[in-house]
Amino acid sequence: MKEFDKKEAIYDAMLEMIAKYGFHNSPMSELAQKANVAAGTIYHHFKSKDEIICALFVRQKNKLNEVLFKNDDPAKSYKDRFRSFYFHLYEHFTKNPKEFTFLEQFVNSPFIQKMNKDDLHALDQPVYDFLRKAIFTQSLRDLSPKIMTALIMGSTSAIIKLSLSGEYQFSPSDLEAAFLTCWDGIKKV
Amino acid sequence: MKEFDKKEAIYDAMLEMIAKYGFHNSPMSELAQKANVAAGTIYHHFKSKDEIICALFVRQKNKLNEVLFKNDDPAKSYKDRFRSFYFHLYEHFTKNPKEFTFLEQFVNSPFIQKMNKDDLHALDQPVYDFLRKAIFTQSLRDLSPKIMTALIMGSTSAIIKLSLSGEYQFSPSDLEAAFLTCWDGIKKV
Amino acid sequence: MKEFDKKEAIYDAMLEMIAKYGFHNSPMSELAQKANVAAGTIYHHFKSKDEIICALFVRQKNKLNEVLFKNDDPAKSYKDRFRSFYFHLYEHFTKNPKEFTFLEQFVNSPFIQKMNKDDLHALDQPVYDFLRKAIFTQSLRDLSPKIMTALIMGSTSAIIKLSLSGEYQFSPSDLEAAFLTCWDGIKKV
Amino acid sequence: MKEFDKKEAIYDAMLEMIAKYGFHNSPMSELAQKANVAAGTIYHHFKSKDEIICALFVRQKNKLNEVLFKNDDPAKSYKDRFRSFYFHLYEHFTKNPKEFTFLEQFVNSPFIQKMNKDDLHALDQPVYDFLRKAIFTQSLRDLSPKIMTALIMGSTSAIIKLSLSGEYQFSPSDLEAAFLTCWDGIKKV
DNA sequence: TATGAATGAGATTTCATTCAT
DNA sequence: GATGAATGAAATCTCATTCAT
Repeated sequence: MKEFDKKEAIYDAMLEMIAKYGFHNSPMSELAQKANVAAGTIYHHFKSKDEIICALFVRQKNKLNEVLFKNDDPAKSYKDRFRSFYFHLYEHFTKNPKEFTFLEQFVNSPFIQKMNKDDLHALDQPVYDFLRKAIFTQSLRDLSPKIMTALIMGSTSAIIKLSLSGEYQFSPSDLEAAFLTCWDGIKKV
Repeated sequence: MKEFDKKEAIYDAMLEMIAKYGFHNSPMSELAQKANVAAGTIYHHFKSKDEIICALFVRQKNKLNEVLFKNDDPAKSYKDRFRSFYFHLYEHFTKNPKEFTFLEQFVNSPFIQKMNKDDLHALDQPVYDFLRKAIFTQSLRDLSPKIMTALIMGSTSAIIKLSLSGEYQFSPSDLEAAFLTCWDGIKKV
Repeated sequence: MKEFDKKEAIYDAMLEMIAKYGFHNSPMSELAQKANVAAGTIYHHFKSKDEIICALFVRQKNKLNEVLFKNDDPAKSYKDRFRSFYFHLYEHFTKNPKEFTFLEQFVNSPFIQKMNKDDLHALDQPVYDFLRKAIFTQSLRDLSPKIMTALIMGSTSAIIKLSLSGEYQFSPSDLEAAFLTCWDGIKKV
Repeated sequence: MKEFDKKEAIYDAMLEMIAKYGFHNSPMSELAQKANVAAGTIYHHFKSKDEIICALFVRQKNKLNEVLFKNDDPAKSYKDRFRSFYFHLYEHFTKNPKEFTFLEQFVNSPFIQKMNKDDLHALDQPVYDFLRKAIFTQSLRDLSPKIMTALIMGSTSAIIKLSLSGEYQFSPSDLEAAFLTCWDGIKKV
């Protein structure tokens, strides 16, 4: 097995455990078992448990950016492009709840403060750029891209969280309504 | 010191620790020190660490409802009343960041799943009720109150998080713009 | 069992282990067993393994000073007093080889550099003072007390080490000769 | 790189690490790094970590004997020859503190007991022989060569240790006085 | 009720050594 | 012989919880 595979196995196992059990209750011994490696091997690839968790966050954020922009078509209207992001995000995370749960746990924990500010910013750059252009071309309300990102991602995450919790079953028309509520708020009037 | 005071001291100490260091890295021994009680005393008031954390969540949610509805005036328009909620929330949490950070950490962690569904629902009831009435009276878009709560609280939380992170300094007009973005999305057209 | 007893039990167990097996090969788990306490109890009294070792050194140095000056009689000549020290030291350490072996291991290891310089100096103060007075009264050669302490303690330790190693069996006259060799070197001519 | 070079590189790296950090805190992985060899390579040349340490001791003792007797001139008086040894030793070790620190650590640790008695004796033979002849020719006090070696090496080591610790700055006259103190003790009266 | 020393299971991490390449 | 990723036993240390006072 190549180094690449082991690191990936460690990432996958950690993602699953943290999503299920949280940072605590995710001991390294079980991580080793789930990743099918020896405990010591983990420390050959990472300096500490915290380092794994932070590196995993970066990995997942990059994966997320790939997902978001996979089928983006700059020829389309901003509304259509945004709509595509919205539904992609929803679909991806409802199909991969572990990724969502991990990311939300991470950004709401003290871990996020251990991250380098510039690195964090770079991970959000693709989204910022998209929104900046949309604002510049008068497609979106004149608002700081940071605030707009917060508003959009905040409400979208809440929708996904509600869906994953099982508290509410989203029909396609529910989702469309949620999307429009968001869009009507941010669009240029 | 009365029993009441000790419980409160324990709650306050736990809130501060978890906000700063997370659920892990908040050992009971330090909790005892910060709350100025003996380790054993904590176990006279609570069965376990988990119980403290869950009870603390309930305490903070109730406090939050009090804050939200403190100055609500049903005679006013729904827009004004909602505006008041929005600004109250922002002010309260930017002045009490520990409370916000704790709540966000809790609801995004596996702890939330240990809570009784009905209890959870009851804690959100005041907000649901307000929104349900607003929808019924055609002040707000026709959307499930659950979805609407998610959209509103999600975007509001994101704004507060952005502000607390220090990444963006909100001016009064920024906050007004954020409020309007939210309102324009949810209002009945 | 009182706190005092547990700390002492830990010290005694550590002394024995290190003397026999060295700093490495003296695991905390065995220390707990030998001291008849739980592993966690050790950390109730000490911050770390290193702290125990350093505190143990201080304890042993103080014990040693007590031994050295126990029967000192300032009315006697410096030669007689020094002779008494020499034989006391030899007897004490040949009867308590663990104490000797621990001290020698410690002062020759990197641990000694972790100690505070002033604390170290204070532990040697009684011996310095004795020698300073002896030099001042022209009983001993005019030499810095630090150098003289080094010369005396170095040769004495070497004699004890030789004796403990079993490589050489000291007769009373051997010891007397060793003492005189030392004395003839340091006395004022 | 020849096998010879690798072994030497391993020895040098181990010497430095142990002098700085002690036997514990000198892991094989770092040894490999410092010696610029792979971890596995070390095990082609040595059976175990302990074997390296013991072999290193033998290497350093032999080096030391070379240094001691490098410029010995049997035509000179025993006092002059001994004086030469004394100053050579001091100079060599103050210039190569790692060698001194390693040797002192080794002989004061349980490692010394793992060594073969005869091998150990052989390493000290040159010094024993010199002293035996000096005693036989009535240049030195009539004392067992073992005791005399202990007295001399013990006090000399203590002087070097004091100098290396930085606690005392030796002037040439300090060193001369220390030498004379030793010589006056051992010389035949 | 209150205390805080004591517990011991279990957490994270280290490290000497092996072995497939 | 040389490599260095992998191993897993064992090391240090943590911490929720208990219990004698």
